[in-house]
Amino acid sequence: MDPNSSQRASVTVADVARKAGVSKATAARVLGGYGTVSDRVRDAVTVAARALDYRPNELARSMTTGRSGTIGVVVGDIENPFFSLAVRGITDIARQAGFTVILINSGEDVSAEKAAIRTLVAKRVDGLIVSPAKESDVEHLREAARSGRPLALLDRGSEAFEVDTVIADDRHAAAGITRQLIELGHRRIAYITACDTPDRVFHTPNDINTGSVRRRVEGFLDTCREAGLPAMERWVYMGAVTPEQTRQIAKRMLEGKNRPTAVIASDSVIGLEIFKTSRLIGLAIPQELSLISFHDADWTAVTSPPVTVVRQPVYQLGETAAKLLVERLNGNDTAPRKVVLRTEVVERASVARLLED
Amino acid sequence: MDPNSSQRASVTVADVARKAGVSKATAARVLGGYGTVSDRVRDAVTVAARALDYRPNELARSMTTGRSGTIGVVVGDIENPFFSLAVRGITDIARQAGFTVILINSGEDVSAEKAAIRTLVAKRVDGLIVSPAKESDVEHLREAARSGRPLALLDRGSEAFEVDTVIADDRHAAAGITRQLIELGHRRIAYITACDTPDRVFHTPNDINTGSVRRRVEGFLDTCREAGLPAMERWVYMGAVTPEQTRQIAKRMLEGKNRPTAVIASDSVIGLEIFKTSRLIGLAIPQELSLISFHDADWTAVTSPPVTVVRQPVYQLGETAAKLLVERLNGNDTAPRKVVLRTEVVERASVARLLED
DNA sequence: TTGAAAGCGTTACCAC
DNA sequence: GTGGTAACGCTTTCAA
Repeated sequence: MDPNSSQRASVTVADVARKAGVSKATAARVLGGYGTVSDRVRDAVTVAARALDYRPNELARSMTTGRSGTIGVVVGDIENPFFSLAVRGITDIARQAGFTVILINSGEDVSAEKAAIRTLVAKRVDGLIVSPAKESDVEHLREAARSGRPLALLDRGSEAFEVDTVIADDRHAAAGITRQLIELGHRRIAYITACDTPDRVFHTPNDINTGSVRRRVEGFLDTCREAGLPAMERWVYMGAVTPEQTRQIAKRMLEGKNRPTAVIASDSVIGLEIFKTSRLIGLAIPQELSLISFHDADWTAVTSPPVTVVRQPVYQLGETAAKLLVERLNGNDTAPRKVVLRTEVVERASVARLLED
Repeated sequence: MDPNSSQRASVTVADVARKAGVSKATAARVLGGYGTVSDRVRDAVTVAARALDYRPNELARSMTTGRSGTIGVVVGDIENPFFSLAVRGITDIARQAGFTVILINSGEDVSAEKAAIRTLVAKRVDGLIVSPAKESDVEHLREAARSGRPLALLDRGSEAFEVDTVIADDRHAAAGITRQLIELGHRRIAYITACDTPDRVFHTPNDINTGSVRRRVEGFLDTCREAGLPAMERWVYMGAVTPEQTRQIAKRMLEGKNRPTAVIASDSVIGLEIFKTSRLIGLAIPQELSLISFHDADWTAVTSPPVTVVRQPVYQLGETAAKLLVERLNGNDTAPRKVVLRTEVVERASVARLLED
């Protein structure tokens, strides 16, 4: 009815041009901030635009320029503090570089990840940051990369896939804490992760599709082997996907008579459940059970005892991935780079020498 | 050079149509899944599309349809577990309804929030979910809403602003825990929040721009007044924005000779720092200091003692906001709804009766 | 059921 | 400097 008050249809450059008494092309120049215009005209257009409350349509702009000013990010689970911190790093850098972030959760599910990437590509994001659910299944990523859209991998690389990648030195970190536990006399050391196999039994590191976790388990097993502890495969517990599942696994694991004397938790969400469970069943940390967790989550410092953790530079992980991507977006066309960020063990009080067995 | 291998330019409906030997319109019909086509033609087009590896351009699609299939979300800080959980709720519902989420951090800064909304509107999101940094400063939100884009407010309403809103019963929750503390004999009760004023001194609840926090402080002060504790305004501590700042405030607060005997932390990030600080300066919880925190963060259950908290239905907060928005997007045109979700006090062991003073 | 052509709101090229 | 106009890739009348 009243096209003035209920401004359903948004005002366009054409409207502004008409009001300012110039051509569409000229109005577009000042509104888009490109080309050259006289000061007089610039002012006229600016005034008209303000009067009409002109808002550029980025969609149309993207259509013609081919760039959307958007970075697509696919992570496993934004609820996990690891990812929310990494995403914070990504968005900070992205915004700084003038990009908007579209975020999609994969729920660590490959088919969801594929759908997410299809959506993102359809929306014509300028680049992608992905933490692949399975590093063995990256054909969709290859394809996205081949389509000319820069791609950066976060936290999980793929050795057979040459793209910009930012990971932590997981293998080294795992080896380090494993060695430490062994030196303290531990022999029955468990590693527990959310990763899973169809039969929920761990056979070889190749069973593990999540790059970062596979590297950690390799570090764990290799170190055990070097120390003369063979066949530690049976101490790798899988399927700790939800807190509930983790609790069940932890209970079974810790209540058995041949229970581990030390546990390595693959992330802080798992670490928390191990901590809760050990308390629940009355297993004293660190006297009866040593615990080391990956990810220096905030709570790990305030428990009694505080938990020894592998501190990963999570924010920087995200930051770096975004930086690499932005460089590509700005035309950098060099060979793919693999960045490995250093971790650090934060010694607290959840680890103790094994007294006797 | 070789337009076949390096498929820079993406394949369009026109390409598919040509290959299938039909018109652009027909190809578009089967590719877009609308209108009616014969089975023969449908197959031909489908085959051609697959052969060419056609990927729809959502941008172009949005241009003509006017809808982008996108929801814009603006939160204070994705790093805060409160928001990451709420965002999880939003994205789950959004994906289920076929929408993608664009996420922007405001850093609790109004001007950043304004910029975010401008960006989102420019990208022609179909709807917006915002947790406004300042509820007094919502003109940009009003405007976004007026432009015909549905808007839902998350966790922070604005009483003078009629839009779909989802909040928790913060006032009631704050009143409840305050009453409980008073009944336990506490008189010097502190409330500590990230909200801030220019002079960092609290005068009246109107100083507080964050809706949820203002309601809590009102509940706190009202209850104190009713209980015959006047002028409790001086026990409201502001400016706990970063963990570092919080630590400083906590130290000053807890080391003074007239220190509080009970502290209410406005969120779990603050609660954690209070906990750390009290331990650092050797103040026993709950014997020497009672602590109640808003937000049932995972760590609160595992400290010694575990922390009594106000459990907010955070995931549902996000979920509900998304649901309201999706309904609007599907044409619901009824009056704005204000949903208030119930909180619940989880009694743990960080609160004790005040022995003597 | 199919095709031709007119948009959608920009940018970008090319004359003037 | 400025204006006309052709893209961009899709949807959507309107005829045939």
